[in-house]
Amino acid sequence: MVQKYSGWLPKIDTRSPVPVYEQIIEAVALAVSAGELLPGDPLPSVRALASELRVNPNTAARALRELEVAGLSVPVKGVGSTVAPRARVVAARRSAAALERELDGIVEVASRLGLTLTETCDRLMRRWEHEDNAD
Amino acid sequence: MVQKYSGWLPKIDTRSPVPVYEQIIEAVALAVSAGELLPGDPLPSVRALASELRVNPNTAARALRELEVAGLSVPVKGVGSTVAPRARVVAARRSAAALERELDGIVEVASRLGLTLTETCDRLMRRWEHEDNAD
Amino acid sequence: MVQKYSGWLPKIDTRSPVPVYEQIIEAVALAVSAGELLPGDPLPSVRALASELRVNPNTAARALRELEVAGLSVPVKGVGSTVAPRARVVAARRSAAALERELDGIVEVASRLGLTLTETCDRLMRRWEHEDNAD
Amino acid sequence: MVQKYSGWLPKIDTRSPVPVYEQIIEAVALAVSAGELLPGDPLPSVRALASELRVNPNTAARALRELEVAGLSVPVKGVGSTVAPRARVVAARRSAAALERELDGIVEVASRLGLTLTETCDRLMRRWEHEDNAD
DNA sequence: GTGGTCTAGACCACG
DNA sequence: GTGGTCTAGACCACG
Repeated sequence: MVQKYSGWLPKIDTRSPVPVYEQIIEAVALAVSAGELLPGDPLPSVRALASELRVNPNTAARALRELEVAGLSVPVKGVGSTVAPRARVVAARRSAAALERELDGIVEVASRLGLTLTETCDRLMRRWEHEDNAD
Repeated sequence: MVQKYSGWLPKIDTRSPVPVYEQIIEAVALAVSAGELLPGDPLPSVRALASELRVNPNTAARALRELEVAGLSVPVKGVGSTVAPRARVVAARRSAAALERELDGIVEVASRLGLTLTETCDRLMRRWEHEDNAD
Repeated sequence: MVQKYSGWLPKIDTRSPVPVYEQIIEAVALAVSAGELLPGDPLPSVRALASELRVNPNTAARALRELEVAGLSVPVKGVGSTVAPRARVVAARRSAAALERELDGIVEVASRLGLTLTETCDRLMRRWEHEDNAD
Repeated sequence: MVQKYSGWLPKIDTRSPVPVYEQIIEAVALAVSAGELLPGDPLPSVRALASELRVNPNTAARALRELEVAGLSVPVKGVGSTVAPRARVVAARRSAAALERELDGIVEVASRLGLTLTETCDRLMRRWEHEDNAD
């Protein structure tokens, strides 16, 4: 099988305002939260990550470096990075924060659009089911 | 009344990754969607906008220029900009798109965190009420 | 008859990069060249010009002022402006210059588009006839 | 070779009423129409463009930004801009529109000057040959 | 290295 | 008064 990590690797959106390396970090955090990546699991090398995501090696390197800084990965000599033992905690904290931000954003937009809470939940529900079917 | 436009003018967050001029555009779009700005209403001049928001005139100018490109304003020679006739349509499209993006984001994060739809709506509700109290 | 000067007065294009007052001057020059305006003919007053063209009085005033500077009009005490005696010569010179500029522009665009002289004349011909029918 | 892009880079006329950044855009469009620039070709970076044209980097940046908006270029993160795949279509549309405008202008001026089509084509021919000799 | 944003301020044309 | 363009230069994020 060629696409070793395809399960949790993100589809990079180069045109997004969100930097590529952050997209990668976010993907790792979410994969950890979802239990798809477990503490001790190996992360792809710079080269592997760069080639799989079709991304500049500098970007892959930065993503891996910041994963370490964030406490999501630990370097293993001569091997590469692995998912850190405390990764679940870190990821949970990040994900919770991300969820808060999303919720804030939705409240902001929805209320200014004059949507009620019920209507907004309704929209959310439809989107939710749409996603489920897409999977 | 001194602060003519204070109703819909945004609080600029210089530290946000979102460029100032985009924050202004977004604020106009939302004000139009909310009916706070009506087609034909005058927009502040470059200088007025710059001084009210404590922003460089160039930045204000760019915001106004891009509002025009976006179809939210029309320039009147020697007078300034006014809210475009089709502004409501444009703003609605923008807001709807923004809402979709928010919903997508929340579905993504929530589902990967293992939250159910009910739990997510619950969180949304709490956040919603929190905002209401904050106002 | 309400539209006193409608024969030679231009349709102002506020959105054109060409300033309004220059559009007016150009229109006068062309009207003189075409013999529609003769030396001694009265020109509209600032107010009349402004109201007929739906233009800022300042703009109308400037147009009339520059017409005088250009030698196309002469002021008559207590009456207003009239077409200058030497207006035909001045207008001819302006029109000849304008024609040169137009020709230059067309040669530039056409040649870079790879059009031959014959093709360009052909296009010109079709446009010419189109205009004739439109009149 | 030092002046990599000299083939299609315009001579900037600072005294022209046409903004510098538009002169640059026009030059790119014409170069694309002429086949001197092909889809995928790299465009000079902001700094390169600025230094070659002796123009402020901000101005060069604006030109490149608007090229993107116009659909003539596509940005590549961290690399620069390249000629857009659909650039030929966009440029052709622009050039055709420009030619129409030129033709309209010439018909307007010439006919009001009382020139016949034949005379006008004659003038065009002479101008054309004059340009050819100038090259 | 790359582009993006922003400030500061001059200058000019137009109305 | 209005906006538009441009220069000069800083700063920052990204690759």
